[in-house]
Amino acid sequence: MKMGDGVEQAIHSVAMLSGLSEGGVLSAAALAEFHGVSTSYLLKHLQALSGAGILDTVPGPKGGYRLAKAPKEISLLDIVLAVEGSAPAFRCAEIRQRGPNPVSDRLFAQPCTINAAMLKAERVYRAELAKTSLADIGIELTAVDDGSIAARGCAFLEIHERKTAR
Amino acid sequence: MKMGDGVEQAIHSVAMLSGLSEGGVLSAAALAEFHGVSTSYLLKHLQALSGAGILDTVPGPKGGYRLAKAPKEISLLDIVLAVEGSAPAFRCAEIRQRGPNPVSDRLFAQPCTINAAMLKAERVYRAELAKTSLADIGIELTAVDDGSIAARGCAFLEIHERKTAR
DNA sequence: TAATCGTGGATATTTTTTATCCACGAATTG
DNA sequence: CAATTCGTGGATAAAAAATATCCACGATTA
Repeated sequence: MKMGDGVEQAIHSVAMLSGLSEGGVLSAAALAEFHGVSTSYLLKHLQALSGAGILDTVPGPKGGYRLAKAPKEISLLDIVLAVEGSAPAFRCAEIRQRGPNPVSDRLFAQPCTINAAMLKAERVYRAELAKTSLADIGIELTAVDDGSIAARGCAFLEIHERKTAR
Repeated sequence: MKMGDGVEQAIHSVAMLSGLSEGGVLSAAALAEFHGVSTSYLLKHLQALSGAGILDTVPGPKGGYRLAKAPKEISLLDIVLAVEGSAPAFRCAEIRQRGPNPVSDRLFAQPCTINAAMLKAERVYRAELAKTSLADIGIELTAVDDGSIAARGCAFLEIHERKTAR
């Protein structure tokens, strides 16, 4: 059972956006460069996030992505589901009903207790993720050239603007 | 995030073994035929289960697999970990430290809160799976030719014995 | 002693994930 | 108003896992 790398990229991207000042946006290219990952791949997840209503997009020059709602209203679960889809990790293939001696009688068509137990654990997992919001994650900080400390998103935004200003 | 199909096969196999009468065993071939899955593939998981101390093996003719301990002592988590490995689903690649502006200073080398939150959710998930034992799952029942009801394992064991008796 | 079973490693096959590319439409800047 | 910059969405290629198979070996029991 492995979670895709896209989830980590997505969460860090959203976390960085949550540290931006009012009106600030970051382009997909900037986010990808900042994290050292493939732009086209990150783009796919950013689109999933905007499709899920977590991010807003700002088209045109100076455009990019920003949060669609308050950090407090965005949970880790929201992000995970947007990127990985909402299908449960455990999929019961009802192998009870296969083979030469299946539990085929309607009388025995009661729900698979194994499936039930696995899904319950997954509900608990999701509930835990739902408890944690972006606000709980906190803003990642970084050191700037002048020795001060700033939110990573803001710091990189400046670097990026300086570059595009040339 | 998807859990391998092997998990379902493994759990059903173990559940079936828990329904056997004292001294009874089922061969890998029987378990595979019963569930309608590939023998060689199931074998891989059965070996993982015996390696993890969940199943015992009985070599020789009339040999096979049986539980290594009481159903109450075997949790779903034990089985999942034996088959899927114990690595967490979420692997933090520390992408904070990548890109042109990494959080590299020792001062900021505090643990990644995102990773912490994801791993906590996974601990909760595993704790829930650990709560459920084979005894809680119950024995799967099936209808037999003569109209009676029997544990699926026993029923198939008889079928299998009849076949090998020829 | 012959048949049966599990062991373990090597290997092929299939599926999924990851990653990339391109043509298009929309919005903004100058 | 035109050029630039951005996101959209589908198609596609490359890489990685999962799934499935095979074979030679050792152990056990009828």
